[in-house]
Amino acid sequence: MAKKGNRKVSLKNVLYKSSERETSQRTLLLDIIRQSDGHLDADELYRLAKEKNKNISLSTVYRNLQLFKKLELVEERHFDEGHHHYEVKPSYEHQHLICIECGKVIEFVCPLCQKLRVEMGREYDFDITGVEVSMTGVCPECRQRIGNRK
Amino acid sequence: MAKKGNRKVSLKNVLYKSSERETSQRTLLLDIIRQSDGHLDADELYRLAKEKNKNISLSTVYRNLQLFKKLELVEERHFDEGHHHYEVKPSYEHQHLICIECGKVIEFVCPLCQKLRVEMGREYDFDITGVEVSMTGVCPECRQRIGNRK
DNA sequence: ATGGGTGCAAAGACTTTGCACAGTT
DNA sequence: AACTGTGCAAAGTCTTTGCACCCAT
Repeated sequence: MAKKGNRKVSLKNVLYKSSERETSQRTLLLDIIRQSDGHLDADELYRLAKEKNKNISLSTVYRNLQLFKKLELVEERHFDEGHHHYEVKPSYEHQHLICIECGKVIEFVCPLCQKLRVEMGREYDFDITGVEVSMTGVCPECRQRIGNRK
Repeated sequence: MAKKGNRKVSLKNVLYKSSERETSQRTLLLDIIRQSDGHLDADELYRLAKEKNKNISLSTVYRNLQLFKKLELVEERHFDEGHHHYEVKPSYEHQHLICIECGKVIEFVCPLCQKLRVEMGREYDFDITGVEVSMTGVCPECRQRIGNRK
């Protein structure tokens, strides 16, 4: 799968426009999120960030995830665990398929979901602000590895 | 919207088959979940249960929600908040549309989602175990109430 | 210099767990 | 009688907040 062709927004510009300050922590955190395959949770991000800046604190991670979310630089995703995952605001809307055995996450685009969005908005007279689809299942590798159940 | 025509499984039978005991707490909790409009979270369930049994404990609520989930009597849903919601295992698969202003939850059936399930399972060679769609938006009442934003 | 941002520690929200006793089978 | 389920309190996980100091503007 090719790397995503994100045309990155400049963090500096976004922060400037919102009168937020550019700090080394913010730069670092967003870089990590952008370079990752996405779907990081706060703790993973914290661990990765500490490799570059051992003083960074978990609060800073949480605070900036909230900030990035507000600035629409990242999106928060809710898989079926007790915590959240974050990914760069995608240039295209997409959904997730998660392997319940190994945790692998596959992104897919979903034209049907667009259709659904319009249909539901019309049917219930809602202003739809978001559609989140989480499919879970067992990937071919895990199915093979497990083999003899059921 | 008419009341759901659930053909209820007998709690007694399900428990008996799994060698679990029938207690007054379990009966009460499942009754409440079944009589509610669904989408209760643990705390709401706890509060409602206390009206009938003031000694019931929150741990019992959590423990039995896990049990009901395991026995497939209820389903856990993950809206975009920091906690879970529970509803009776529906006789038909459906999805949710949530108003971000007032929290209202609307259920809808989604034939497209079935189609999606089959498509994705085939495309990625996954055994799909679940599809969860959460749409968020603003309901007509809230839109009117808020009126002058944007 | 000013005021927002950070690190640290403490508190909060939600959930799970250990233990002694109560209630089902 | 045996043993699971419950209530209580404590602990656990994930996230937020208060405060003093630091640093970008």
